[in-house]
Amino acid sequence: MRRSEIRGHLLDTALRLFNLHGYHATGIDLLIAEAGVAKTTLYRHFETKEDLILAALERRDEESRAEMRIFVEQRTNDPYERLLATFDFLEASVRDKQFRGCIFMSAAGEHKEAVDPVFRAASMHKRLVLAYFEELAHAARFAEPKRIADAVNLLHEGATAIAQMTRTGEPVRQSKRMAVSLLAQEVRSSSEPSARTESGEQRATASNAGGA
Amino acid sequence: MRRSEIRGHLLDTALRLFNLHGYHATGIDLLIAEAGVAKTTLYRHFETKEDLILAALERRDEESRAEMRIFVEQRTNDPYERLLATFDFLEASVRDKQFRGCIFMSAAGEHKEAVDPVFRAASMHKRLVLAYFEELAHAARFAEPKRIADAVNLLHEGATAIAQMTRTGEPVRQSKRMAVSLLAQEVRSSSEPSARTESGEQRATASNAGGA
DNA sequence: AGCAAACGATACAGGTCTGTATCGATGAAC
DNA sequence: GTTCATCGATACAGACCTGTATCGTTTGCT
Repeated sequence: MRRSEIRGHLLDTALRLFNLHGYHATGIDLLIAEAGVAKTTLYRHFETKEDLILAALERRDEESRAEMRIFVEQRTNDPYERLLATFDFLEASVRDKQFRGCIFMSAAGEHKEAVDPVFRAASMHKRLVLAYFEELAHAARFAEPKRIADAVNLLHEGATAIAQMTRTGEPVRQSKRMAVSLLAQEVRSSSEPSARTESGEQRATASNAGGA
Repeated sequence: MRRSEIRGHLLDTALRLFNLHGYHATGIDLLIAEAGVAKTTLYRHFETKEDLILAALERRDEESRAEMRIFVEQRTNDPYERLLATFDFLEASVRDKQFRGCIFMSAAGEHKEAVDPVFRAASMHKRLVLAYFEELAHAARFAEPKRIADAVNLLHEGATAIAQMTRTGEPVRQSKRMAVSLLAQEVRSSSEPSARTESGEQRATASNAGGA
């Protein structure tokens, strides 16, 4: 292995073991054995184990969000369909045999204090994913893209949590059906704004679901 | 402290620390210091740390499901309202200052192998909660109580996961509004078709969804 | 009161953890 | 081919982990 690849290889190995066994349960000795490097090498790339965790989460954060973007954008050009396609991406992730739950939720679950850097990294990932949902909801011309994004996000998290226990893709498919049902009741401004008048009274039908 | 109370006190202390710091991060030494007992005493009540974890989860499982039952059944007699009241119970749990996420999800997140006794205990709790949802959905005369229970369960899990990051009750209120919206589209067989018109406004009070 | 079981306190065993120190080998750049 | 940072291997430090052994004291029960 080329030396320039070692850091990435360490992060990949770390992510695999964190996913399999968790963060506390994954020791440095196991990690270097699996990666096939010396302990000296590991600590030359990362000062502490926490630094390794943070770097691994950062890597996975960028990877997974980029993968989701590519998956969604290659599937369809329709913004509404793209919002639904995020569930298909999630289902593919969950159906992976190596799936053991969201590693960011696990990271937050093992580092529960809000000021913990690991917790903050996990929290940041969730915010960025939510921002992408909002971006899609906005492109799909939903009247309240933020609320739509929150709903999609909640369905994603619920499906992921349940799939972590059942180890099947069914909860994700169910969450997509729920999303379809919910989004069908939501107000969208038409793609030709000139054809419509002021979109003010459209809000009335949407306010059923959302009190706040 | 009376000797008959020691075991329960140990379990309560363990649950508090597991909730605060997680399972691996909670050491035996810290536990006995917090509980104010000797290490000998702990190991006289529980053979291993895993046994302690399993006993603690079992205790919390029974406690929390009993609490939910009491909360829900004292709030209303209408089965449909009871299904929605589970979200109010969840919101109360989440708004607790000590809330750090579902301890059963955390347990499964730190013991990821499906054959791990801790994972199985967490999984069992989730199945029992789901069974209660189905019981409520059946009483509410939904045509497909199993699917309704799955939907409610998914909303619960999603709200809990997001609340674990945001540390607010808002995701739970949102999930309740989503439940209201979804359940309104579901088919229910009427219990007394003639008397139904009189008790019709029970449905109206359901729109308190995001009230608190 | 007396007795057996459970308690607290503490020392300790054996393992594992993170992180460092040492040193010979390797490999890329010049 | 020489140089020098990086590598592998390994020993080690110091802390923490679970679990046990020992022993004097206390408690609950008869």
